Parts: sequence; C-alpha cells; structure tokens
Amino acid sequence: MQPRPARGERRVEALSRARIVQAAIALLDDGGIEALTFRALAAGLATGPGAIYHHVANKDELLSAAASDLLRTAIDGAAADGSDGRGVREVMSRVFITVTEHPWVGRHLAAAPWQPAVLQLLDRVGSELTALGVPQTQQLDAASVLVFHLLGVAAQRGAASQLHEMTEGRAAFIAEATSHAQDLDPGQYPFLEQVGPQLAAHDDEQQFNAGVDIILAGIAAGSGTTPDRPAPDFERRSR
Amino acid sequence: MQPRPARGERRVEALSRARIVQAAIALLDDGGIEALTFRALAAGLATGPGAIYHHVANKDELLSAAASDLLRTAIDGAAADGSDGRGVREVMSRVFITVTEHPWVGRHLAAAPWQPAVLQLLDRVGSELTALGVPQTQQLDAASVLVFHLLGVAAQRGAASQLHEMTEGRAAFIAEATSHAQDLDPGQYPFLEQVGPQLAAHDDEQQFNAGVDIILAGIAAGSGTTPDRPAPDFERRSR
DNA sequence: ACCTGAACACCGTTCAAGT
DNA sequence: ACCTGAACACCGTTCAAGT
Repeated sequence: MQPRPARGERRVEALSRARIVQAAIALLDDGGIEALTFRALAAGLATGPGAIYHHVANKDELLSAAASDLLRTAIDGAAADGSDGRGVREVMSRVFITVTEHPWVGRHLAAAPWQPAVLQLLDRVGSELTALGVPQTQQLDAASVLVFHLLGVAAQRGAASQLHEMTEGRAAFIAEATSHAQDLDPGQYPFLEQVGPQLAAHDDEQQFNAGVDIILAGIAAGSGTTPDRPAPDFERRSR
Repeated sequence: MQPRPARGERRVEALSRARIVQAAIALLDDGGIEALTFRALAAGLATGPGAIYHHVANKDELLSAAASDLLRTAIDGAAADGSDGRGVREVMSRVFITVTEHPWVGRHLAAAPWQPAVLQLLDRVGSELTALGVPQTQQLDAASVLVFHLLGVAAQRGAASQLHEMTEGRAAFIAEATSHAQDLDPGQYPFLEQVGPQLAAHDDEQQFNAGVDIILAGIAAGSGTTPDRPAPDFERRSR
C-alpha cells in the first residue's frame, strides 16, 4: 500500500486540474503548441498519460483552460474607464500583449474562437462601448468588429512565432514574398511594394493599436445622427 | 509491363498537382479539415500515399494550395471600383462568402495567415484604398485592419462549422453560454444578456458587412479634416 | 476514486523496391 | 522520373488492472 507521507512532507504533489493546467502552460510557453503532448505532460507530472483524463476531458479542453487562465488575468486586469475610449483600448491592448507573449494563445484563439474567454472579452468590450454611449442598435456590431480584429491579429501572432521562430521574421517574409512575386510576375503585389518601407519599419503593436483607433473612430462616426448610410464619404478628398 | 492505353482512352488519368488539389478540395468540402488524409486522398486517386509527395511538399502546402484556389477566384472576381468604397466592399464580401461556403478555408486562413493568398488580398485591399484617396501614411494600417477583420471572421466561420455542424448553432451556443454563466454567476455576461435578442436575430453576413462599414467609416474619418464633433469623439491617443 | 501504462487506432512522412 | 505500399515515428485516447 502506498504510505501517505506524514508531516506534510509530500514528495509528490497530488494531481489536480490546476497543476495540470500549470504544467501545460509551461510546456506551451517554451516549445509552442506542438510541445504539448499528453506523454510529455505526464512525464513532467511523474505519472502516466491516462491519469490526466481524470481531470481534463481532452486536449482541446486543456488548451482552452490554459489559454483562459492567461486571458482572464489580461481582461480582468484592465481598469474600467467609461469616460473616453481608454477602457476599450486597455482591454484590447492587454489581450494583444498576452497573445504576443504567448503565441500559442493566439493560435488557439483563432482555432477555437468560441471559447468562454472570448465571450468574456466580447462582453467586456460591449460593456465599455455601452458606457461610451454607443447606441444600443450598434453595440453588437461595434463590439464584434473589435473582437474580430483581435482574433485576426491573434491568428497572425500565433503563426508568426512558427515562421522560423523569428520575432521579426515578418519583414524578411514580406521581402521574400515580394521577391518571389517578382519571379512570377513583377508587380504582382504593387501595393505591398509601394508601402514596402513602411512594412519594414513598422511595429506590430503600433499597427494593432492603429487598427483599434480606426475602428473606434468608425464607431464614433456612426454614433452620431444616423443617416441611411449608403457609404462613408470618401468623395471629399478628390477636388 | 503496364500497357499505355492507346487512342487517348486513358482509364487512369495521370497524377498531377492539379488533380491532387482538386481531389483535396472535394474531400475538404464534405468532411472538413479532418477528412483530408493522405490515405483517403490516395485512395480516391487510386494510388499510394507516397505518390502524393512527388507533387506536393507536405500537407500544409496542399492545404494552402487548395485554399488559394478558391481565394484567388474570389479575389480576382471582384471588380475594381475606385469611385467609392464599393471595390473594397466587394472583395471583402466575396472572400467572406468563400469562407462561409468552405469553412475549412476559414480555418486554414486563421491557422496560416501569411499564405500568399492573404498577401494577395492585402495587396488588393490596399490598392483599393489607394484609389480611394486614403493618405499614404495610413494605407497600411487601414488595409491591415480590414484584413485582420476578415481573418477573425474566417476563424469564427471555420470553427462554427465544427460546432455540431449546425449552421445556426451560434444562437444556441450563445444561449447555452449565457445559461451556463447563470449557473456560475448570474450576470457574468451582462452585455451579452442585454443584446441577447439582437444576437439571436442577427445575420452573420450582415454583421460582417457592418464591421467593414465601421472600419471604412473610421478610415474616412481619419482621412479627412477632423470634423468638429465634440460629443463622441474619443480622443485619439498619439501613439 | 484515482492512478498506471500498455495497447489501440490513427496520423504524416519516408524509403527501398519496383516500373 | 515517377509510382507503390509497407514501415517508421509519432499522436490522442482508452481500458483492464491495480491501489
């Protein structure tokens, strides 16, 4: 029989869902999503792979739990601030940082966008928008586009870490893609070639925040007296 | 020896990259991403799994090629129209439809956002914005937020098809999530409960287009001279 | 009730052997 | 050069057997 260690001198901590999730996060943080294996996890926890299934239903649930852990602290850590757009900006920014520091979270977010943590984010963003005075009829669309923006960026972050594990691989990638395009057909990506210098110079976080700003500006523009909008007027630039 | 069928009466078509991609799309369209297997693909092509590797490097490349096939026709099929926002709207809308009709494309887009087809979309959107008169300094940010929006929606579409394979599973899901939240803590998702009726009633495509409209409005607002609107003008943070 | 770890059913990918 | 398909190295997951 297994002697229960007395005097609280437990050599082996009891298996628990919390410990499993913690170990999973550790594996994911170095090694990415393909480093999370039930075998590796079990080895780290000094047990067999089957034991884990007594605490987690399957790998998807484990991934969601791990991602949720980090996302919740990011979301809850943002101070509510309904006076201007700062509340929304802070939640968005905090989640972006989480997704950047843990690219596997981004990957899982993009792979399973309906997990509770995303709902929580959508709810939080929506509440902020309500406090900002966005009309009721537009709150859902407005909150959705913000969350979709985040999901898209999350996907990019999650994949970026895979590309040769370079943090700054994007510029090199663009260069490669552009040059590859030139092999096939010079000028296939005219716009990207045009903004090439900006591409090489820009910062991902800055670009993300710029996107949030654009969306917020659009929400603010739509919040005014609503016409039967055919299209936002771009016309004023010509002339 | 294998008799080469004369008179062009080939019983078995020669293996080719095009045929492989075509067969892959067929497998993906019914059965989703987990139906695409080198064994199943080989069986359908009446050959062994190894033969495929003579024409495609690996599964990722095969998936990208299949997705690219559909995305290119969606992107190229959109008529350029620089006069108002219609050009951008049409490309975005066409890709949305593709991603809706082939959810596996959405999944792969979210999983591999840097594939050439996405670059092509970014380039196309950027070109449209240039034609719209968006200032040079804002073109990249503007194009990016549109593409990120699309990637986020693509992720949602890709995952939605997995949830019990119901097209309208979203409402049920929200209801479930909300009720589940009530088990834990009534009012955990106050915003979602508030917009509940809109959630149940809304159409995904409509919501996507509304997001595009919001972003375009934000781009237009940033492009022109700032209107003196005091009320909902969230102060733009200077990076 | 919880743990163990061998075994099952499946993958993507490789490679000697054929043609 | 292209094909073949058995074999390899790995998965997630299950389950009889233990405690």
